[in-house]
Amino acid sequence: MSADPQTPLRADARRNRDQIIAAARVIFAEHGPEVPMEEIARSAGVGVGTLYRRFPDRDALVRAVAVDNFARVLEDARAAAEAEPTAWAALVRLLYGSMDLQLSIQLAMVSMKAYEILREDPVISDLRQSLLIEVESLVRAAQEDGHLRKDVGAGDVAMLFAVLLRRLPPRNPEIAEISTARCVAIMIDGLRAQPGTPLPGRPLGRDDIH
Amino acid sequence: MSADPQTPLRADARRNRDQIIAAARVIFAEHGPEVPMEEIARSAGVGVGTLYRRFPDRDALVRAVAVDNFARVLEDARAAAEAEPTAWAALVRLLYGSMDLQLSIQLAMVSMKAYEILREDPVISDLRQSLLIEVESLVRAAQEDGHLRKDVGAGDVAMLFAVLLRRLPPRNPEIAEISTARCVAIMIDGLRAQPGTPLPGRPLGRDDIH
Amino acid sequence: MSADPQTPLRADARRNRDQIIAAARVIFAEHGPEVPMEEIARSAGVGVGTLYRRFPDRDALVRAVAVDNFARVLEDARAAAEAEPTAWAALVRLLYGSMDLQLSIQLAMVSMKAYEILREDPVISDLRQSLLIEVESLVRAAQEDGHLRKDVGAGDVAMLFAVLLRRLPPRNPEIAEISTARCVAIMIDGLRAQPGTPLPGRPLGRDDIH
Amino acid sequence: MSADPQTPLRADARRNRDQIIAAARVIFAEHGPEVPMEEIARSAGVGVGTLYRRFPDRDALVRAVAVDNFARVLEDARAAAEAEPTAWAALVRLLYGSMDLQLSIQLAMVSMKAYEILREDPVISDLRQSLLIEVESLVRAAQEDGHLRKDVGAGDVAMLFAVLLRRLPPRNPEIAEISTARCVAIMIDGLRAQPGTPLPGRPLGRDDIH
DNA sequence: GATGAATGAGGCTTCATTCAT
DNA sequence: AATGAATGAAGCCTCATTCAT
Repeated sequence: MSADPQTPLRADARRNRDQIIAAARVIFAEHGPEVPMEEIARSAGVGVGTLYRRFPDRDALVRAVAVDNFARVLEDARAAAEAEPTAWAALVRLLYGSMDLQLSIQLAMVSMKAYEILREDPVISDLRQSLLIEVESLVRAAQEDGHLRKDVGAGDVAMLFAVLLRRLPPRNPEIAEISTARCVAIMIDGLRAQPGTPLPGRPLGRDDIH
Repeated sequence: MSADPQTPLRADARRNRDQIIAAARVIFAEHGPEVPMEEIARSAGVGVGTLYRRFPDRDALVRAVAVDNFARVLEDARAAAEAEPTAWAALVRLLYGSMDLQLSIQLAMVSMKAYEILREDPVISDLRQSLLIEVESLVRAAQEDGHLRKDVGAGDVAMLFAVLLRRLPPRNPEIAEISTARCVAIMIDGLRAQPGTPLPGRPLGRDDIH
Repeated sequence: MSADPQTPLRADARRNRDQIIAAARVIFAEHGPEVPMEEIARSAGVGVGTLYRRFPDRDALVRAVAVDNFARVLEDARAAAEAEPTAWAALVRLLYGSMDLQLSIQLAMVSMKAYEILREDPVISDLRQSLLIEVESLVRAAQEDGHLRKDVGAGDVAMLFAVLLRRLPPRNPEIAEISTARCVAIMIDGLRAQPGTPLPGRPLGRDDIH
Repeated sequence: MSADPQTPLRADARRNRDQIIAAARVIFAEHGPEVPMEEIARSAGVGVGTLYRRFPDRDALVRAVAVDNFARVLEDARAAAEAEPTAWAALVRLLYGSMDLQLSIQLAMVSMKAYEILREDPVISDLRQSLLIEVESLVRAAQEDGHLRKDVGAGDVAMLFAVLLRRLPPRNPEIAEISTARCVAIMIDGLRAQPGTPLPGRPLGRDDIH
């Protein structure tokens, strides 16, 4: 991300880099992406200088955390598609399963600032695109199965992901967990192919959501 | 003497206060609740000094904006309960109809900081409580009607509100609008009394969500 | 410079602004234009915030000091032209007399950074241009008088100014003063219309020196 | 043991040291003596660590570059004294000829910081002293010749050197060169033994200028 | 009361120097 | 011995809040 990809990092530098991203992920999730850089550094067990050597500024760090997370979600999506018997099951698993994983990326999208930072990044764009392609094929397959209602597109599903997985500010963690799970479940029922209200507008496709 | 909260403000002071809240609402919605105080003042057409005379610090302003908004939502809820033929219809209308109204209050809840500020406030608590009571009675009635699935509580519905109405960072506004409407519609279908997955956990009641 | 020229500053603000420029002039002269902003603020008797309210960043301050000084030199040049019986005398007086005055502007030109800052500034350009026009007419007149050697242009004279008036890093102040005066005197003798070496190159005009 | 200054450096260490000084000379000349150490190291093709092994801190490096340059000037002075037919010619050659040579040392003296660093250094003092002695004898001889005006001392001449050879911030290089040459020529005419203004103060001797 | 100036703490970032590999 | 990573002090600047006009 920040270093020349040609030159692989020295072992200790690599370790530090990873610690920093890990720490940032947790802290971003807990306190949003605007916590003082010093706090991130401290929590990663390094000096600010080290942090800045690895990531020239806050934006670079935010991007790196986001890339890291997007990549995980993509992996998850692929694993789900492969492991589950039906596309519908894969979607359901994704909606449930990514919750933990996405804690921080979603958080990273809560902030206007973070959003601005990420919107331009080409690496993020690529990951995003790959993820949407994956979701799109699941959506199509699940619709052919007859599990998923026909009037939704990959864009709709992605937006639901985004809406649902973005965390509320942290409250009682037990309740938070139950609540999220229940929201997801209700949403899944809403997605089922069965009689319901016709949806307004038109199905949103992969390209409708930027 | 005139600082006594009972004493109604002089007309011009009142006008200032309202201008400030109105301006803050817009700015909070657009740029989040952490914009410089000076910007808010400018956009309200007053000096910072005036802003601070009216609201001793940022927290007070955030609280005031939130109170203003909560009050509107409560009004909405009551109006819906009264005007709609069924409780279910009232809930649906609320889920749809509050979207505009809540733009800003939801935004105000996007930020960790804002959340911290509001969680302790007794006036907010009261409004919140009143709103939840209103929702609870709608939920019960809609369940008795047979419209609303039996396994949800007022807390679940409130969380759905919160999750859904929180805005994503601003993107293509047309798409944003369609998307939100569709998410809400899917959610409503998920709430319908009809065969679906059993929800995890237990119904969340009014008091479960703080 | 930094404030909207339309709105004249409030009396106290004006006073502060002047104090800041005065302090900066002295400090720039003593320690170069890269002293910590805090030091300048302290020495002007204000907080950093005030300094930054008046001058959005260091560059703005450097520019303001330079403008202030250029203006003085220009005044000096005009006063000399008017008061002295001959153009030659005016030039000589300028070379001597500006020494004190120019302490800081010259210093401001010692630093690469400062030079970069000033080179683009349109206000500085204007002042510069006015000054050069003034010098040019003195040069012409002094050459017609027969006092000044014919093979020099306004650009040459300006460069001599610049070279001579730039201060060396501060050493024994008494010696510094004597030394500068003597250098100037030698230079003046070099400029006299009398037999000497032909100068290399060609006379440098007003526009040759940027 | 090998840190003993007497012990000559190993060949590769020596090479490193020379590369560093050469690089520093160029960079100091181009960007002043305050460029980041890392930049100097990079441009010398070594790591910072190596730079610091050779020069314990920035001051040491500045001193080393200055010593290197002073030594060259001294050589120049001696060569000129020996090669030129008259002392006057030697002085003139020095004034002209050192321009190239001194580019960097002069630059190194532009900065207050550098000046502070050098003023105390005994090695520099020695070189300085040797140089002034050389100049002094040229001055005396040139005055006896009748070429050089009688009312100047070695200190005056040295100050003229210093004043003239210090470079202005880089501008159009062609003009810069012409301009410097012309300033020197004018100065030389000013130094000629011929009727002129009596100089203010008293001749500055070798010891007057620190 | 209103205004906008002043203050200074706090976050960001750079870079001289030290240290592990 | 060379390298480049890590450290942290120090400068820059912003902005919440207070205060003089």
